[in-house]
Amino acid sequence: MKALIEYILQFGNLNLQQIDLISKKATELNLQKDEYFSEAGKIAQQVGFIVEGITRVCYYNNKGEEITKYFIEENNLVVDLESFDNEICSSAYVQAITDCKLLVFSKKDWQELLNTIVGWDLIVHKIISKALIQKVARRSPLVTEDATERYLKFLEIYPNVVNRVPLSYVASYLGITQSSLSRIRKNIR
Amino acid sequence: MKALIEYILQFGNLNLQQIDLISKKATELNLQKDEYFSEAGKIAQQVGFIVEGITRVCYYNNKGEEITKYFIEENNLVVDLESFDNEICSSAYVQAITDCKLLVFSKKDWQELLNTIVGWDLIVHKIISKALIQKVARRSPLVTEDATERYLKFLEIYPNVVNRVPLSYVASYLGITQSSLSRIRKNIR
DNA sequence: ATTGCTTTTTGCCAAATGACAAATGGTTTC
DNA sequence: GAAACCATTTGTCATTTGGCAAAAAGCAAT
Repeated sequence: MKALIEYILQFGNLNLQQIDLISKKATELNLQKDEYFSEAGKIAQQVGFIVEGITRVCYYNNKGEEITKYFIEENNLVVDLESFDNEICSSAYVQAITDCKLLVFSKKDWQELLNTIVGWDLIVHKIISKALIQKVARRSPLVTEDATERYLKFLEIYPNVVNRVPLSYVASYLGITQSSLSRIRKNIR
Repeated sequence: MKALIEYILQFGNLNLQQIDLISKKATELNLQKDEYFSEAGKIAQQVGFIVEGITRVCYYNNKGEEITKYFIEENNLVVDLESFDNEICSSAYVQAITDCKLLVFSKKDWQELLNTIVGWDLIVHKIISKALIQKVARRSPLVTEDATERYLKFLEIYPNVVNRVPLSYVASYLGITQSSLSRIRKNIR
């Protein structure tokens, strides 16, 4: 819980009462490896904060291939934003790729916090904006680089991910085949 | 000006007085083809709304190649967000790639609007969030597709751009060489 | 240690893309 | 119209990557 509070306070100030209110709404959720936090075809119902573990967002393209859109590590919010905000069916899965410990807020509680805590909406907006800008910044450069450089960038961006997730997820994140990634690894050594 | 107002009102309601206030702050700016709206190494000082024309955001990678990050068409806001918000030097150029007519707000006026109009910050946040989500949605799929499919996706996303900008910009947006793009075009016909 | 299962690596060949240079086409200027 | 200047297309060859299948390595259960 401490990690969540610290994370939030980076984006704005709250008094003790407000922090207490937020803490009370959070419930712990444990996900085992491969379990879903939210699923395609359903409407996202909760906001989570990853205390421990790694998740990924993935979807299936028109050839049925599974594509990893990005990874989400410890101390980050995880929420299928479009689905949650607009109450539309999601097109992506959010999946635990290691055992995970999360703190989650139900949609109802989240709304209540927004209505109760003055300035909470601004903090949330800041958090979301930062995450989105980060996503763009991480994803854009990948398009124009060759596979080896994409892998090197991946290592920079996610230094703590590579040894904890299957090679196939990394390959689909980079848009290359498993074999290619394997070869790239060999060449880099 | 009408287009700007309509655009804004998609994201929230404003009364006539507020709309008038916004209108008064906007000044017209004409950019010729190839002129910059904002530049790398400088701090973005204005928010713009494209009335006519197409702009692009581009940067130079570590090999000195010019990379087009994305295109911005008519009826969209154009602002180097990170630079403008955080007052840090930008790493990218925003360039007119056709003659452009913009409505611009100086940083000072923009701040004043935020302080004066209740609810304006929420509207701005919504606009920004939507634009960022769109950027992620457009950029992500490009990584995992081959060059032909990336080009087809580009045509879907920017149906009005392809005939108005140089092939080289499109190629650098797609992360391929000009020759490859030329060949892809030939094959598609 | 053996077995069965999954993940990763490798080999082989085909297809896609890059690099570079030359040819073509279009536009502007005189 | 000719010349100069671009942007685009095409040709050739080298390199990268994909597709597929087999081999090797890692891991868990017995």
